[in-house]
Amino acid sequence: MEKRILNKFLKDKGLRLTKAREAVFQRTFSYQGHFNPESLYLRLKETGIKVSRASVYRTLSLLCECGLIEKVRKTEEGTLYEYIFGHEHHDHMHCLSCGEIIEFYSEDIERIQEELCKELHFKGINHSLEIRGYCKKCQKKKN
Amino acid sequence: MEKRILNKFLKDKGLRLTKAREAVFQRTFSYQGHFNPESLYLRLKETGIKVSRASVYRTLSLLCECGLIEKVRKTEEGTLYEYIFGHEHHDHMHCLSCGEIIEFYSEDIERIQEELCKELHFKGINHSLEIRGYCKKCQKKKN
DNA sequence: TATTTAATGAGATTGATTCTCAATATCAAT
DNA sequence: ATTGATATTGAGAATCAATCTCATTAAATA
Repeated sequence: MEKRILNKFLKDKGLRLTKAREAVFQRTFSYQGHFNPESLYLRLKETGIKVSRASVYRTLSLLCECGLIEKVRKTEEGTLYEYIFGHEHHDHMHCLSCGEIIEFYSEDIERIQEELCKELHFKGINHSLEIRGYCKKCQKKKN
Repeated sequence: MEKRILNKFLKDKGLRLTKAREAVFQRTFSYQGHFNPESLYLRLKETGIKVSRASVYRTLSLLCECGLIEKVRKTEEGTLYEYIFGHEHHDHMHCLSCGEIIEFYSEDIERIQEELCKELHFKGINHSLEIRGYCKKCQKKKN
């Protein structure tokens, strides 16, 4: 399914489905959640697949364009991406101690945001909400 | 007031109030909203004040540490900061067309977040919510 | 298969940020 | 005000993610 989307996207733009693009695309599935380009590049390398960093970056841009993945945010370790196709929209809690990412979704927050946009005459396209703090485990560790 | 906070912070850490730090601190007030280190550096330069880029970066870190300013997010143009002392917490709408930043605050969203944290056993420290889309003006332009 | 042209990889480049270190400035004690 | 211990500075080097360059290679279609 995802493959078909990528294919159509490429064809429509007159682009080609190459070994490099295929490899990056596939390896993308090896992540549960967030990943950055460098990590993806290294995983490809480990597996013995030769794809240049440049191609990793270039392909990630394409995967964003066709809506399979999305930039989450920029960090000290580079831009974070995540797979979104087939995943419902969600927001994140980010543990400052162990780095864990907890996904959550709130109908109420979505609704209130829409109301706020209407109020302020803003046409909302998407949003990101990140709550930073400490996960259950790390709270215990401290005590 | 802010000056006193900075002073106390420095003294407590055995740091010194230098010309460079004073200058960066002061120039920080020339911004209404968001700013990045390079822009601050240039404004200082324009005014004829000689402070190195290194000192700008170093001082911004200190101002963050003592809670006068805060990192908003990383962008292509570098890290965005904003003054927070004396400003109530708020979130942002970000116009993808003209770049305008609209601040907003919602008691409801704050409350729901607290509830969510409790539910998920997460100790929330702070959060950022950004809604991306198009402001009133830019919506009109399109039509 | 041949032809056209998009895509690739290696390495250079850019841009933000941090680091290094010798020279300088601050501040507490005198 | 002077001194002395040491924090701070600035210039430029170093780092790191990301992008660009360009000669070579490889898709895709006729």
